[in-house]
Amino acid sequence: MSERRPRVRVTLREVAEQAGVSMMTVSNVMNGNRARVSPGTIEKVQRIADELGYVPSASARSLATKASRLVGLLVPAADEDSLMISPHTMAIVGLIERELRKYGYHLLLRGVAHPDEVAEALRSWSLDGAILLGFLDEEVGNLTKKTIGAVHVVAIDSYSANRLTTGTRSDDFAGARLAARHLLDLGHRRILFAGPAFSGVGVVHERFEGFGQAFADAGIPHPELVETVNTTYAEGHELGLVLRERHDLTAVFATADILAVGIVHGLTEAGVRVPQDVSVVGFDDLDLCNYVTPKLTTVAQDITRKASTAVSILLDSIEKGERPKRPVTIDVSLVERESTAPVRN
Amino acid sequence: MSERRPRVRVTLREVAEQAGVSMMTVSNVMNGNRARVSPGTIEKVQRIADELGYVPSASARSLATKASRLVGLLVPAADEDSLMISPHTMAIVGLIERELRKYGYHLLLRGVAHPDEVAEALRSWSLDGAILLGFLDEEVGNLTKKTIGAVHVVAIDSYSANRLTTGTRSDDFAGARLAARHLLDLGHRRILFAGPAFSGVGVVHERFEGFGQAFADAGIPHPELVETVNTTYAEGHELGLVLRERHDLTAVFATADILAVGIVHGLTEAGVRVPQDVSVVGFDDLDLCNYVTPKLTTVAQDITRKASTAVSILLDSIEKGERPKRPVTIDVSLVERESTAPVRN
DNA sequence: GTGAAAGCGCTAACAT
DNA sequence: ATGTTAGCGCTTTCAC
Repeated sequence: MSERRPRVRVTLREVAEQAGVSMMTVSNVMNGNRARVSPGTIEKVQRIADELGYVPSASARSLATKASRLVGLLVPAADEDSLMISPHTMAIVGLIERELRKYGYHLLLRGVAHPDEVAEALRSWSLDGAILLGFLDEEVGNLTKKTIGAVHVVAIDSYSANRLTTGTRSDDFAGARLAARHLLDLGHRRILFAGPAFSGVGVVHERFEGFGQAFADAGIPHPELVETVNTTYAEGHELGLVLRERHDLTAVFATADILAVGIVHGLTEAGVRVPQDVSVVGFDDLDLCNYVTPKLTTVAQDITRKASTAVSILLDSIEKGERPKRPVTIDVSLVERESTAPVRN
Repeated sequence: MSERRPRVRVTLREVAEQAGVSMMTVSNVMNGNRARVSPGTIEKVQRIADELGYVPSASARSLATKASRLVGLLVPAADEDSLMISPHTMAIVGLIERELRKYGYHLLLRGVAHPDEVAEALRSWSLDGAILLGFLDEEVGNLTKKTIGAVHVVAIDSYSANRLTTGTRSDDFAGARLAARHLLDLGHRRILFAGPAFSGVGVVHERFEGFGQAFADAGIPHPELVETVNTTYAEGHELGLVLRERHDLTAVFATADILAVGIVHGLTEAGVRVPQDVSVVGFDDLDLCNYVTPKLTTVAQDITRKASTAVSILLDSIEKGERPKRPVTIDVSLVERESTAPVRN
């Protein structure tokens, strides 16, 4: 008379029937509500569940509880490109996954081609929360209560004033200031700022301001040496090739290591020696810095910290409804390697 | 008398009520079952849904249909580490996400610390499918119908005979053979194979066999020059430092670019010139190869192809129940750069 | 072309 | 300590 149980999926009901208890009891056991069930029953239910290979259905649970233990990681992505163009972004993705897993959350990784997709991505899976990585401040700023609904959101590297997305970022201002001061201390005066186009708010803007601040600190007039380039090796390389023809300079601060490495190589190919003729400082402290020649002096971001802090802000927000009023700034430091040297007389 | 609708979530029912039609009609409209609904109704329902900001609940749908349009990407991860240690792995993750999104699937990224977690990870979210990336052949081989249930699985870079996980991999044998032949053609004879420990099956084993094959092809006795090192820059560097003391060799084939770069640097620091004294060939063709000095000669894997093929195998399996009997092998090619040169007399 | 009923697997809120 | 009753939001029959 024993019913042939379906091979498809073991349900709570089946476990309950086999164990001769109610579904609720099994549910309580599975969820560790050990206070509500007698030790004997716990053991029995546990055993039967294991035997049957019971795995709870996340969708059913999520439908019933309106929570999912799912966090979305949203990354901008042109439709054609793979997402995560930068090594820096890639590294953070991995760190976030680990951190979330530690707390029993799962990660939904999602490339977002059009800003409108954010709302859909956020709500369709009833995400408990989401982390925005690498979006423009403007895009982050445009997020409203309406679009994100009940989802808790944290933005990484955003300077948007949006209260809904308060998150973490490195101290970009201090980092650039450190870099420029280092160069200034070495006697450099004609220093180029190389980075992507920027507006009045955002990571690059901060770095630009910090860069200028170092000059002000030293009471030195700020040379208006700026080159706008995308953050890629290729564009850096191209720039490096013509840099000496275009400007009379002795040092370069690039807003990213990749860019800096490209510049160094361009310079080298053009017959300009680094650091003897021109010093170069990057930003990020990718592994890459140690692999190139000369090893790159750079501003180190503590991405492990940045990622784990972002996650803990998010989880506090989800679980306790608390969140910092202001974004959390992660300290940076200068790592001196071989691409900088005193200016030549 | 108009009911205040909850701010929490717009449901199908609400849209139906507002539109004065049944839930089913709305459902049909939302799912593009346009044949079953009159044009006028379609337009009306669509408009109201947009106004209300309706977003379907993925959990509810998934619960009802037993499908989720969710694919898991499983990557091994020691509990302490971030996952995705290698740049190669990181790049593939991004490519897979893009490919899945193109077909309307979502990606659940999951680090797996203990093999047992695979089953749980696979089934709890009623994943339609999963991609295994970077697991040992042994772990892949151990997967049974019981543990993976109804989930379609594809393994990348696996040489396991497991029919349940048939996937894609680069032609590791041919790649190593290409590398060795290149070195042989340059006149090298004492060539070291540097890579991680391996058993009788798997990526590294294939590369080792391909390496040996090139010697056989040329009718040259195979020198038993092997060093076992983990695939990291640090271990490569360490090895490079002592290589010349330990072996009388003129060339090295490393099973990964990262490793090769470390070796080159170790060699250089020890006063051995690359490629004048020793030639080095890597494997993967990471961007990194172009950033180091000398630029690294290597075997290029077509990871874009590897990723997109893996996805299309998976989706065919999910949607049509068809899958290749044998793993799909992706062609590789040799990229000659600056780290190899003719052997010196 | 459209609707009503039933149920996917689970849990919250009450019973007992 | 354990069971019962109602849904969560959607889709799948099967009617009309």
